Amino acid sequence: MKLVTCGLPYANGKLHIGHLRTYVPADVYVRFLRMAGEKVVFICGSDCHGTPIVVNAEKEGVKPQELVDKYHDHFQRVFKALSINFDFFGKTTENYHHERTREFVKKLAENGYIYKKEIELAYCEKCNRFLPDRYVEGICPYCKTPARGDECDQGCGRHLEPGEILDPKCKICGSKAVFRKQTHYFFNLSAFQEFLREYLSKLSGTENALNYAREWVGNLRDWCITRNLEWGVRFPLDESLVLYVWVDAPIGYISFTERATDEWKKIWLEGKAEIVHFIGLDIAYHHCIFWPAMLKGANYSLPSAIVASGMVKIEGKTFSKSRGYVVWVEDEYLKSGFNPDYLRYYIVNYTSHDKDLNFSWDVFRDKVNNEVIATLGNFLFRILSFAWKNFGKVQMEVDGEILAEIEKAKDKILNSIRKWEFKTASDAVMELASFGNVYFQNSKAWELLKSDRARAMKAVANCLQIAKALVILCYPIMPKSMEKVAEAMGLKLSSCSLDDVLKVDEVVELKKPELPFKKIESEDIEPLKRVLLSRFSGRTSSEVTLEDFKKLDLRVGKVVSAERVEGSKKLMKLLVDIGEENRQIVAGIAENYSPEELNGKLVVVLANLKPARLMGVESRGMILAADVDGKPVLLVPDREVKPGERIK
RNA sequence: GCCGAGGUAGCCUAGCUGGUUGGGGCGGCAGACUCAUAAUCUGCAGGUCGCGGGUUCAAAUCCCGCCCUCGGCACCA
Repeated sequence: MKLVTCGLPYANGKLHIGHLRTYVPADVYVRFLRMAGEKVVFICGSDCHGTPIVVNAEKEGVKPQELVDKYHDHFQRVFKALSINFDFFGKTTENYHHERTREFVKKLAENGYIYKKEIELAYCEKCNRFLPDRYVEGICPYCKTPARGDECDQGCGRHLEPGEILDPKCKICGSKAVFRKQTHYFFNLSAFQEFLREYLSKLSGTENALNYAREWVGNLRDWCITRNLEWGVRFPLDESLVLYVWVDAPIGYISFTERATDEWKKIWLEGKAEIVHFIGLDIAYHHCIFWPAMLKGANYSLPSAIVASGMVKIEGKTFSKSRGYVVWVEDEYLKSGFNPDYLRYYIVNYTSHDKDLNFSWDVFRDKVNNEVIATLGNFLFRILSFAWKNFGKVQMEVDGEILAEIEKAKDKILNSIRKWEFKTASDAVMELASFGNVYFQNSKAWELLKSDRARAMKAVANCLQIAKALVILCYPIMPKSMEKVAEAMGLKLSSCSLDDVLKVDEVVELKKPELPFKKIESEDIEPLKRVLLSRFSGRTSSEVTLEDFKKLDLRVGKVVSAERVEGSKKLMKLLVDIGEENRQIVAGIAENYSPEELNGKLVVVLANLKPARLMGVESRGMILAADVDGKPVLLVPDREVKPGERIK
């Protein structure tokens, strides 16, 4: 028995193609294994707790539960449309999940892995509450950059434990926060170092995740697992606290399994099943470090494989919701009326599972038209309609070499799937379709029809066997489309196994076949490309008034001196003559400009930008530059201009 | 900075436990065919396998150095 899970989607936003990179291959994996006769439980669910959901709900003026329910419904709708069929899709706000989580945490405590510690936490006296996680802004104690309460998100990127941040301010009201002592609870992660090292050396999965984890395991710190928040699972040892969202979320794998099957104990307590987690690389840390340690500490079974998908790029650009490099599954893909199977194929076939996948509408159109339709769809349709038109019923007599070819494809596909090599598997399907096309072409059945009907029928029988194999082998990848084709040849796919590809029926009776796929015309993707382009160019949707613009003190400046900021690869410290003074400005251009070439250069300066400290260096202003694929290109005046001239 | 992945024809990509002429796909060009959604089939053109050394009878494949790209560096999807 196998349990297959997918990383839980976080219920504060809609699904985009990046999410599908995990869910589609997992679904394909499960479908193949089932057709190979394996018993598989496949579960997932919405991750509903945590600060961002509370903040977003506040912003939208709804209760967290309403927000969560909205996205939960959205997830289920999209998964259904894409034929991603979980046995159970749960929600971490449900009672059963809270109960399982509390039981789990109690067990951790009983086993001595939770301890309490007094820490200094930021408290806002105006809002009258402690400021957890992202409610607090301040300065990173390591690199002195402005940072969020839980992470130095602009500077060194370090994780900040609660209370570590310097000069904290309340993000809600902006007032200065004070430190107050507060008792919180920690998970003794460092006690698991040796266990994890050993465990990770045996853990199966994709190399990308395992390599990271092996690096991380050398530097483990205990983990604060409670928060001052109302929204979440109550911490059993102190009901005034709530568990950190990353504690309860993975426990969803257990609580959802409980709902999916009454054999859950075999899986999670008795170690009688393989547990395979499909995740995005971004959450490898949680699944390779925190999660096994938690399971070990609470006497549960351990995962046998972590399968991490690579990143998704959009039109060659690094995926970024804020920059607009994103494709929304429901609003953009599905609403445009494309066959969901096309997207499944694209995701599975573009490249290896652990490499970056580039989503481009042009490539999408080409892959669908050339591979799915011209190679696979065309073979299926040409042979089915040829057989139907000329014979109606076909006496099945299949050559050994045809069966051998089919068996070769089947073996290659199944072996690849077991190794999470979805591209190799789907390529093998296309190769078999291509083989079918060559075979039929060479048979010249349409000529034989006039001279030797019996031989023509033999050729058709061989092709029908190939078609049957294709429909079965492709079913896990493009289920809806294959069901349609199978119907025309009287095949019930839902009850087929992979071995059926080699079973030869006595007679095949054809129905009139329909075109299995609709081509993608360039006009179909033009609007989608335009949507992306308009977002790429970074246009802000709201208009500004001239008054708004006048608030900006833009002027020409002349670089007086430039030097790199020590310890930083991006930052350059500049002294810029802006007319009445020489201004110190820190700019992130050191990777693309040298101090020498900057010296004496005329630049455009935003002079009244709120001062900031970057890497401990004060910056009062900003140098304007074009963002060309993430690299700055400085804006310079067309002619020699006096420093200080206003820009209108 | 440290760590990881990668640099193969216009584009994508296989090969990388060293060994017959570096495979495949897209795009391009030329034919063939008409059962098929101008689909299919055959053939052709196109490569200093990032750069420089080294090991070897033999290197895209192993070793060393360098350059470039992308990603990770703990709660950001």
